[in-house]
Amino acid sequence: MNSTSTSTNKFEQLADLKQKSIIDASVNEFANNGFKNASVNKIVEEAGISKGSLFNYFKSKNLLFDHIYQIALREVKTYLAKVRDESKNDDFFTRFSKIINSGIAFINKHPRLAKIYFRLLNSDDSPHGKVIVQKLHSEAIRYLTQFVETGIERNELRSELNPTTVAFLMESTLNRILQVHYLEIIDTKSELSKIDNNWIDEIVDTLKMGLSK
Amino acid sequence: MNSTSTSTNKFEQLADLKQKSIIDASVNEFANNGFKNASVNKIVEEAGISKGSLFNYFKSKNLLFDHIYQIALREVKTYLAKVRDESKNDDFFTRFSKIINSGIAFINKHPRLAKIYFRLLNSDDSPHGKVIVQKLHSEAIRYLTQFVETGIERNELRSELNPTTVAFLMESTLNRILQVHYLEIIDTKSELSKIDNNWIDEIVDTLKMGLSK
DNA sequence: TTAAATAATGACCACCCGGTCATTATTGTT
DNA sequence: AACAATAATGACCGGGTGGTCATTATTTAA
Repeated sequence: MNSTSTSTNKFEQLADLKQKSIIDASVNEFANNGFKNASVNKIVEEAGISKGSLFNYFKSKNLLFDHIYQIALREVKTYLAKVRDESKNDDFFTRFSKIINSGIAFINKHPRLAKIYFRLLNSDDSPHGKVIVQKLHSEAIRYLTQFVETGIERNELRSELNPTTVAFLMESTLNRILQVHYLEIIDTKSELSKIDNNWIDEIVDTLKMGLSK
Repeated sequence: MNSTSTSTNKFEQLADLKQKSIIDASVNEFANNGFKNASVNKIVEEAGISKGSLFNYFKSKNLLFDHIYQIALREVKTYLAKVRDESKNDDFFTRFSKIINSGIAFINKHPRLAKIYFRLLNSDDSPHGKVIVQKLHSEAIRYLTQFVETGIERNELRSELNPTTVAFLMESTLNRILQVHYLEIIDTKSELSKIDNNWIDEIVDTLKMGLSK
């Protein structure tokens, strides 16, 4: 059996290669068209299986999508956990830079998953879309609030700061940077982007030093 | 004739009331379903006209959508121009607060247009979507860069700051605040939201003072 | 009042959708 | 080799799509 309930046991029992080709085709189609506009017919064609088989593995388009986006979220979380653990001994601002760079690396390595992720965040044509978005947002805030609290404890940040407010600012900035980078690499298919290390450092530094005289 | 080329002259020559009902129905349908999933059949039904007539006024669904989103953008720009002019004598941070509040007021007054606006920003199922998004982003940055430069000239901001970087930070924050507010009022149908004046002031103040000790 | 010009209509078109299920092909068991 | 169990198939279903156009209704002009 499977840990999730999105796919039937029949899908898990398939040969790995077949599973991969189905997932690959689905990721492609959902990434390029969102949920509603994605075509099951195109997926089965690209995967090289019959429609009846697909609906034997997944009871509906909805459940197929659930399976796919859970893959995307699992991958994102792996990245975030990794950067959190690997940057334990860095100061707050270095850590923040590393989080941003980790996000950029993720987009470079998994552009199609990133596409699904952003579609999930930003449109409501996906099943459970609203619920997922709110869960993601609050998880992100919680994740970042930890960093802020650690930073305050370590005397790297002003103690008067409201951690939630700072986390909100960080999340806004992170989100926008990744979105800009994502739009750029989706268009140009190149990993070169104006979002380079200098640009990131300048943003983080501006946040660090503040705007006022 | 008309200043834009999205609608035929036939649409402009219609009685105002008829025009309004068509626009109203279209705004509804596009706001609730995005471009591709919006149904022309539903629009003509709600507007109380025949399908043939609609395609006589607008040559395609594409051009109808163009007409609608241009209305949305025009309305947004009116708001932004108003707050820019009305806050000329305020200091930088007060102005930024006012911009945010103006955005919130817009969402409260025109939730359906806001929905179209966010859909435009965040999904690519609309015609010319990518181009529009990039134009909007650079326009926003330009608009905010003006504020920053004025702030530096008036000695309200540190002179070492890179205006574009600050504008980017402002735009990220503004965007996220409005998005959160938008999601809240869409769900609750109430104008009450955790995005109140205190919350906004705290965010602006954090940006102002910076994070470091 | 009548005829010509214009506007409105909705049945119809080809196409695509998600999902079903009787039929066929493959596999496993004796 | 023969049979049963299981897996794969794709024609088919009802329904929806954007768009068209011959027909009908309305307005305008003489």
